Amino acid sequence: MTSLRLHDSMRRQKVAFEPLQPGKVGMYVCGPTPYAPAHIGHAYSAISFDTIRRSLKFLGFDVRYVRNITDVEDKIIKAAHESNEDPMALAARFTDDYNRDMARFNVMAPDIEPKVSTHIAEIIALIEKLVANGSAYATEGDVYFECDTFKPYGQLSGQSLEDLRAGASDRELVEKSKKSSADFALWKAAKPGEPFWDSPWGKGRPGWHIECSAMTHSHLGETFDIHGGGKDLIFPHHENEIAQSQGAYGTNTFARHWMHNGFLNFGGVKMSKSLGNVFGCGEIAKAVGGEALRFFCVKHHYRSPIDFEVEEIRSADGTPTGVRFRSLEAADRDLEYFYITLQKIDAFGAGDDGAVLPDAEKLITSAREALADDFNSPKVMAALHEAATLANKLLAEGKGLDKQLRKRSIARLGKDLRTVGDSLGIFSADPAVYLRERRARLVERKGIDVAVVEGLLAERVAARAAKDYARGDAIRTELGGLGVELLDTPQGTDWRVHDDAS
RNA sequence: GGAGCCAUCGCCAAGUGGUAAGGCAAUGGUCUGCAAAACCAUCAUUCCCCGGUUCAAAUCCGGGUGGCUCCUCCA
Repeated sequence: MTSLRLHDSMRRQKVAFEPLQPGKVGMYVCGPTPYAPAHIGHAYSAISFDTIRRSLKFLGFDVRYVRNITDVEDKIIKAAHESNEDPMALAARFTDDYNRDMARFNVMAPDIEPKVSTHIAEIIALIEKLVANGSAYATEGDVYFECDTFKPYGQLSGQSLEDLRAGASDRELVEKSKKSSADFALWKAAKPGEPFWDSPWGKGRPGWHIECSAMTHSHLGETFDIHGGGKDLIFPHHENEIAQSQGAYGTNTFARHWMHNGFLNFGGVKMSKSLGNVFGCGEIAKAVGGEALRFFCVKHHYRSPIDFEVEEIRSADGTPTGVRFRSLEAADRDLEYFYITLQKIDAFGAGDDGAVLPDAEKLITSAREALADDFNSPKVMAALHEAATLANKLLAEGKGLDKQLRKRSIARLGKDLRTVGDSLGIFSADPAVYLRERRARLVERKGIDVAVVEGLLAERVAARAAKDYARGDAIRTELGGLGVELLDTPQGTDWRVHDDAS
C-alpha cells in the first residue's frame, strides 16, 4: 500500500495519513439538506469526495463511506409549508432526486446514508449526555451548547469566541434565552405546524449540527479517520460538531483528519441565487452530459476554487435564450479524445499474456503516486494523457515492433486507462454510447438537421465510388458549412459535429 | 472589525526550497485522392510588483497591488 499524505484542514498542512486500523478508512461527509433540486454546487462537493473515496479504494484502502441526509431542517419545513406538502415527504422526494442526480456524475451511493429522522433516539441520548456533564443547558424547551465549556472552541476555523461575539452583537443576533451569542441549538422546541419528536425537554426537533455528531458515533464510532465537507461548512457547522462530540466523548475523539473542498465560482464570483448563476444538475447533464462535469472537476485539484465559465446566449433582439457552459464544453472535447482512443483500443483486440513495453505499464504507478499526494487528480490527468498518446501511437504505427508485444501493450494501456479512470469516476461508459450521445447533444446545440446530413453523405459516397472527387469535395464543403465534419476511414465514412469554441 | 484563500505561457491548470507537469489554442511536419482523426516537432531562462533570508525561492519572510471567501441559510 502506498503511503498517503493528505491536507488536513485542522493542521493546515499536508500530513501523513495514519488510519485507526491499517488498511481501513472510516469516512464521513456532510450531505445535503433536500428541500429543492440539487444544483451544480452540490454536485461538485459530492464529486470531490466521491473521487477521494474512489482514490482511497484505488490506493488499496477498504473504505466505509458515510454520507448523511439532513431531512429535518428549517428550510425543509419552510418549503413544505409553501407547497402545502408534508415535510418528511418533501425531504424524501428531494433525497431521491439528489441521489438520481449524483448518479449522473458517477457518484457512488454511500455505504451508509443515515438520516436525522431515523436517528432521533441517538441524538437525544447525546444531548442528554451533554446536559448531564454541564456542556449544555435547557431553556424553555430549547437546549443549547455552551461554548464557554469547551476550551478549544474555534480551532478548526481559527475564530476566537471573543471575535465571534463581537461580530454577533453587531447584528443583534443574541437570542434572549441563550447565555451567550455563540451558543448554538442542540434541540429546538417545536412551533405549531412543525414536525416534532418527544424528548425530555418537550416536543421538538434536533438543531442542525447535532445530527452529524450522533450519526458519526453510530456508524463510525467515537473516533474515525476522515470528516469531509464543503469549505463553507468549516464554520459554524464543523466547529460545532467538534465541540459537541468532544464535549461528550473527550478531546481526543472524533475526526482524526478534516478535509474540505473548494468552491465552484462563476466568472470569479460565488454562485448565488441573487446573481442568477445557480444551475441545476439536470440542466448541466442535458447540455454537456454528466461525465463532462465530472471530468471538469477532476481536472482541477479538489481544494482549489474552480472557476466556471458560463455565457448567456441571446437572440438577435437581445432576449436571453439560454446559456452555454464553455468550460464544460471544453472538458467534453477532451473527454471525447479519450473515448475515441478507447474505442480504437477495443477494436484492436486483446493480446496474449506476456510482457508489455515498459512505457505501457507506467500509468498505474504514476496514478498511485499522484493520488497518494493529497489526491492530485490533475497530475493523474497528465498521466492519462501520456498513456492515451502512447496507445494512439502504437495503434497508428507498428513498424519495428513485435506484433504480439504491440498488441499486448495496446490492450494493457486500455485496461489501465479504465482502471485509473475508475479511480476518478471517469471512462466507465461504452465508448460507442458516449460518442453517440455526445453527437446527439451537438446536433441539438447547433440545430443540425440529421436527415439533410445523411442525404448529402449518401450522395457523396456515390460520387466517390464514381471517382467524382470534385463533387465529393463540394459536398464536404457544403457539410462543413453546416458544422459537420466527415471522417473517411477504410470502413466507410462517418461524420461528427465540428466542435470548436463557437 | 475578526478569520482565511488566491495571483504560474493567449486560455485552463499542476508544482509549495533544488533549477517550470499536462491540456486547449497556435505554427511546421507525417499520414490522406483532398480532408478529419491520430502521431511527431516547436511553443514560460520564468512564475503580479518591491525588498529580504538562502549555496539555491514560483515555492520561505516583510511590504505593496489586484481578485475572492467565511464570520448570516449556503455545497
